[in-house]
Amino acid sequence: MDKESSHSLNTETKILQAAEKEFFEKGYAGARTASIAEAAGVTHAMLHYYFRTKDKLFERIVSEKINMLGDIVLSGIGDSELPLEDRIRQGVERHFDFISAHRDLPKFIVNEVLARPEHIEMMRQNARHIVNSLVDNLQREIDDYAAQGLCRRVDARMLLIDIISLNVFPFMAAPIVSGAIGDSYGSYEEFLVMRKKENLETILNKLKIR
Amino acid sequence: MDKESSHSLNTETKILQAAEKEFFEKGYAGARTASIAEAAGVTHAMLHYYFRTKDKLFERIVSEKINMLGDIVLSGIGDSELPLEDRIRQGVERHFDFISAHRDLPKFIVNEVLARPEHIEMMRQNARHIVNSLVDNLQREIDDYAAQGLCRRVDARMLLIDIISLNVFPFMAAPIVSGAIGDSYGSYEEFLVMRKKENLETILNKLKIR
DNA sequence: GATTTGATTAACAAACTTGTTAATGCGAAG
DNA sequence: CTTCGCATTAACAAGTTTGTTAATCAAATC
Repeated sequence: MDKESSHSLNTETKILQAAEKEFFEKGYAGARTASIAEAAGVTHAMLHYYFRTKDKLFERIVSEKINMLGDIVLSGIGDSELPLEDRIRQGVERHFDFISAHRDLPKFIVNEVLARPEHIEMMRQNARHIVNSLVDNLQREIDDYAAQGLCRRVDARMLLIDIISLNVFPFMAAPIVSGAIGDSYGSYEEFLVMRKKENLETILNKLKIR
Repeated sequence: MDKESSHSLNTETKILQAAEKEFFEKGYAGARTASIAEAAGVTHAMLHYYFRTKDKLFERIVSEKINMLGDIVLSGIGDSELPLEDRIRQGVERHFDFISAHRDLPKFIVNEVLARPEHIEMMRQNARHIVNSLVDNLQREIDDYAAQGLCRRVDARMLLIDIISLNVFPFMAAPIVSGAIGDSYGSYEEFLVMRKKENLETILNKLKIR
């Protein structure tokens, strides 16, 4: 049982939780403050009391999610003391698992965050240094391996985009993928397990680590 | 110069064009019928005169776009008389070029189509047979090659998802990708040219055609 | 026990959005 | 020339949505 089921939380938290759900499901334009208040089990005046406007409430959720993205990038390409192959494996798997644990996040980011220039700028400032150092680091290691003939010389930035592309898509397109694929692979969850392995293999194959 | 700039088209067409733009940019919930009418240069009563409701106008756009998807799947995995490698190459490139020519389509499909069960069903019925025969066909060919030791035995359905994932993502995430990558690869358009090659290579590498 | 302070409610108001309608224009058919 | 039918317009109506406010409640403080 949850430590706190939603009715025992304070009003502000209840509104935040309900708002996140509503904004994720319907987007900013489709979300209704009255609907959020109802889901939170409070009058809709409370929503304005705590957050003034729909917009400020939305911004609150957006900042929180943008910060989450920082985290995943950090844990992104695994522990730096591992050999390249293990590190890539760990990075890909962690990334896949993170998306899997937050399945509606990519859609939210693409739809609601990337559509607003201020938010893009926020994201960029939040992730720029982390991503840059991660890429530089990874590129150096790949180049080392490649110089010894142990792997192909691939562009680290491209590799990162490969990983994100492969991991994110099955979740964003879940409604079609799950239906179109259901009969061949059993349940969607079973498919995801296979897909995770598949993505890892695709990436390692591209590197051709020997 | 365009054969017909928008003011010379008939009212119905002008509304349809403005509606597509509005729905693509803002989604169903965010779109305003008055805004569509204004962009089309007609009174907003005309919109209701021709299409009755916002919903019916939206459905019109959605059907059109779902049909476009059928086309791309058809041209998807190239001419069947080509050898496997060339066929895959042609398929991947055509797919990439199609998405490139309709950059906002993936977002629209994910946000506005996949969010509605009726539309998912529409898409499925539209594409099911085409996709199935394409996959069966491709799988047979891959298995042939693999039996002769000419390539790895990969799952055709997974390969298809790989291709779509890799090709679609750079466009859906364009706002971050273009910014985060700009300095390393020149313009975003230059990046796309490289990305297309990269994706093809990733796919062919996975197949390891010899 | 009275008072103060923050939380909560119900009612309301303003703005916006979709959709309708009655009147008008205008070209083609008779 | 008139009439008929379709296209178009302006005005309006109903419903929805966000946000405010004045009154009330409850708990802590004096």
